[in-house]
Amino acid sequence: MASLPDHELTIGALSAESGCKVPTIRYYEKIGLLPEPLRTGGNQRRYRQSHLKCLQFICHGRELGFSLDAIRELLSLNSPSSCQRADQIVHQHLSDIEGKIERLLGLKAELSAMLHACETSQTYDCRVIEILSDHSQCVAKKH
Amino acid sequence: MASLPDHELTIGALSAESGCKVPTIRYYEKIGLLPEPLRTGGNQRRYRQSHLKCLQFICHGRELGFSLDAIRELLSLNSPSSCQRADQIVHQHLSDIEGKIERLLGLKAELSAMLHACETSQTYDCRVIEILSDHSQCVAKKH
DNA sequence: ATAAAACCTCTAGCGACTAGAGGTTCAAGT
DNA sequence: ACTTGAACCTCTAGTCGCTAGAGGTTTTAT
Repeated sequence: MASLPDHELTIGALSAESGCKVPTIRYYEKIGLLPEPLRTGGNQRRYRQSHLKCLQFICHGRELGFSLDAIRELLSLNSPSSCQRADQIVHQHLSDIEGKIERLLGLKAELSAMLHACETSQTYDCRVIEILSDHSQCVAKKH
Repeated sequence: MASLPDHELTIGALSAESGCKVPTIRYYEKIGLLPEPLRTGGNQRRYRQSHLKCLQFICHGRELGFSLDAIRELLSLNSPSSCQRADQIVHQHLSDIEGKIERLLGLKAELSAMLHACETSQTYDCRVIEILSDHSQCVAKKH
């Protein structure tokens, strides 16, 4: 069963530990985000704990919606003096998210209004189609 | 100046009227969303008002965040009996948006907490990096 | 020894465009 | 009539973050 040294993980095991899919792990390696692991004689990847930590960092960042580029930069920040830069990246991401939330709330309001118009329509016309056809009835702003 | 029949629009004019970029108009045509216009002898597109209306419908739908597939279906709905289906598409989109809002609010909370931890840290360590490294400190859920 | 599961590489596809190359047509001014 | 330059044309490839599939090899368990 435990025929691997216990500090070594197959890609499947790394996937199970991290929750990241196997093809995604290979993808992260290919784009240089995850360091290349050692290989067996048969060319299979064998990972160490350090890879698991790195991958968890990446996955956590992705769950928080950071781009792979942002994560790449965060991974490169090691010195205490980099804290400012990390802060900046997070702030930027936060304000992007706030922007998206605002926009989505606007869309939600408009869609709700459309549905309401459709429900209360006394005619046989479809208000949804009509409203979509007529831009001037809309409060949506350009992104 | 007005050397075109006034019911005909060049692609540039259509772009200006609709707010949709020229390459995007060609793209919509290519994927069959916008009907093919007539061409001049020199192979240039000449649009009619009906194209403008169609394009405005598409653009408005996109501004509201509908997928091109959803828009394609909405465009095909012409009979009054299609109102139900239109309603369904809008409802679906609305609940997608509500889901996104919820998730983004969660991310926002977490990022704010990260920044707060970083600011109030008494040590030289970067709390942002640390928190990203340690999944267990995180409340983010899988999408 | 064999069979199944897990691994490998490589390419192509998703959505909704955008950018660029390299060439043609049109409309206005002289 | 001619020239200029803006606007047009097609085509391919790139963006982001994966995902799917083909076709083959290695590992592990029986």
